[in-house]
Amino acid sequence: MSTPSQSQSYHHGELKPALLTAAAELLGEGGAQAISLREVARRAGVSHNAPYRHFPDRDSLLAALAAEGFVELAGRMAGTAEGLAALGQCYVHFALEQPGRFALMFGATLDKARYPELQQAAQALHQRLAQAVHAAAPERDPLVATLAAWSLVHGLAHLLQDRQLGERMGAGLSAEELSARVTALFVEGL
Amino acid sequence: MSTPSQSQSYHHGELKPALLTAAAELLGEGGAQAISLREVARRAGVSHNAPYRHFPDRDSLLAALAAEGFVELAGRMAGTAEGLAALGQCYVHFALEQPGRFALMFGATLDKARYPELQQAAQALHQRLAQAVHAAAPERDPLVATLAAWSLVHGLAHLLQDRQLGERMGAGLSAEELSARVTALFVEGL
DNA sequence: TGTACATCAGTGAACGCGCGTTCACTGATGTAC
DNA sequence: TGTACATCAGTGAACGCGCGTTCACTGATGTAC
Repeated sequence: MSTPSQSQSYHHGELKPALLTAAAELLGEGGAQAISLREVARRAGVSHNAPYRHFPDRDSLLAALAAEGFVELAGRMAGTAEGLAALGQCYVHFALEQPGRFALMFGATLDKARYPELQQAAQALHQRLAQAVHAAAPERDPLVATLAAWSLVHGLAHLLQDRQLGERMGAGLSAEELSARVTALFVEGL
Repeated sequence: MSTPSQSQSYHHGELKPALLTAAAELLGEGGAQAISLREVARRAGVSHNAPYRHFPDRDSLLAALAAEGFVELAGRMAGTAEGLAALGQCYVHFALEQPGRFALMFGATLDKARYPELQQAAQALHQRLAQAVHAAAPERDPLVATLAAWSLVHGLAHLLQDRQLGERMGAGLSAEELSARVTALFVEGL
């Protein structure tokens, strides 16, 4: 398959990214719970002990996955057209595309104080959102308005993830349509 | 402590509620993950095998805990004054008071198809919310408006649970004040 | 260009752990006669 | 009121499992001279 010179080598060469890829796979399949260092090692084709050369423990691997997620989402949101609707779409889309990662990023599993990169990444998200909110409603208290906007898209993402709720409340509309309509309603008010 | 006649008896007598209480304790301490049948049995002062007389497996116990939560929350919301603000407060308050249970209720852990009581309870919540939304904004599409309102309070609850985000965005306001202001902003529009 | 040696990235065996679940059991309870 | 018996709600030992982590190791790599 890949470079044959590497496949014969004792050293993997690209193990760290390979571990992250395998872990992301597991995250997609069964959430953070499904990630064990042993299974990650197995999927990377390496002894169960090798990951310890790259991550001091399991939580560090999870934190790295979460950080990746924040970077990815922040990147997408940075590249999105101005306007709350587009940002909301982007946020919801990410959450539905990678529910396990989304849960890991915002879940209580990780002690964020131990991984400052996570805080910083979340902060970047916050600022992007605050900027868009301020542009849309400059006369509003920015903190409250941003919190409201974030709550809206965050909750929407969550509820749409729950298939039961999604189906009952969705009325046959796609996630895109729903988030567009919900965002619009938020901007106009009830 | 309690009835001495029972403490001497071979039969516990009140084991099922005692198991639920112990499990709820664990849920509060470390989330659903922290709940093991063995620890629950330990706390109820009973052999690790006794729970199987009352719950066929671990998931059934979790489902019972979630159902309790839905009943509790629906009950509170039914007894709350009309008005979206009050309902939102109630919802957020519950989530902050019992974060583990809230996560269990809305998390992906449980296969809700297996436990129809959960669906029904969630439905009851939906209807209560829909009714309040309709009263506040009768001319709006009820599905979209309800989804928006639910998203708002659900997301708010989630974000406030995350201490990092809570502190950064809270600006020193209490959860009550924040949810009041966020709800008000939602009603008025951006 | 060659060699010695430090360092790095893997291996494989072993540890102790707690778990869910099953099994065969026993003491307590309730009910039919 | 008493007795036989079914049923229920516990017990305790045992199963097999996968896990995180530690240990002593070895092969590969890179660097100083």
